[in-house]
Amino acid sequence: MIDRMAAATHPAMEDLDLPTVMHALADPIRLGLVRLLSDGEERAWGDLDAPVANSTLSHHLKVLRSAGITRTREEGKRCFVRLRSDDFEGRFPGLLDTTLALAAEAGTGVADVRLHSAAA
Amino acid sequence: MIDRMAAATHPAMEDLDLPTVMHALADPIRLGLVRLLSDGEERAWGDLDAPVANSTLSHHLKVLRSAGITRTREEGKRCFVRLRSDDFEGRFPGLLDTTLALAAEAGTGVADVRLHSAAA
DNA sequence: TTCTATCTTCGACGAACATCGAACGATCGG
DNA sequence: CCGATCGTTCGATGTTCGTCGAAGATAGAA
Repeated sequence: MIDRMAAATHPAMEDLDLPTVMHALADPIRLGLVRLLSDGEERAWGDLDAPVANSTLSHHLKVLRSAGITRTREEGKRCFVRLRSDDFEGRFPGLLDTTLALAAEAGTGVADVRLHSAAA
Repeated sequence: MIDRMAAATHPAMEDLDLPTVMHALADPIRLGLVRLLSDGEERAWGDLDAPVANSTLSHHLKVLRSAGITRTREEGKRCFVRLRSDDFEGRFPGLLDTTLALAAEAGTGVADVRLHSAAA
């Protein structure tokens, strides 16, 4: 679980470059995740329903986190994810908002990521 | 040369999806090319000075073209490239402008693509 | 402690990618 | 014609990526 003692490693925004961020946003699943989180609310890891195995989902969340796009918080046995909007906006102004607007539309190749039954 | 008779193949904007576009923008060289073209002016292929072999440059330009980001025109023996801003803006509003603004800044991991000596 | 739920990491696989040099084809100038 | 120029395409190479299942690690419950 993310190495509970070191907490999920979040990069400093100034260490990120544009290609890295673009690459993180260049996958249907990851875009689906970003879209699901677009309201700024925090979501429980276990509530995420993506069409891939858990190990793959974990990988995608790591890529997003490594690109400064999301933040992960640990609480006991569970994890919670949300966008890192403020920090990100400071480093890459406009990019997240623009991407969210585009990902919100249909027919853009964004994967169908939703919440399991118990939508909060 | 792009098959002179069929002209460089440009995709219809409605056939493009977001992951494809993001992927095209997730490479330092391609971002450098986009930045060089950011003023909307047309550039001669042969004037492009990127830190890769010609065959690689050709590949990158094809990726950008396939993603609807650039347009290629052929004139006799030479080629000219420019951004496909209008079409692109219609399909992915704000994305190109936002990317251009970010790519214009230093320290964002964008490759140094410029013009050969004879800048036009 | 032992079991269970939760997420990460490992190891492996095929596919896709960036890169190069060489070969190709088309065009234009002698 | 012949040769030079221009850009694409081919073939090869090493890397990265997305994906999975299995194994690992942690925290809480029994």
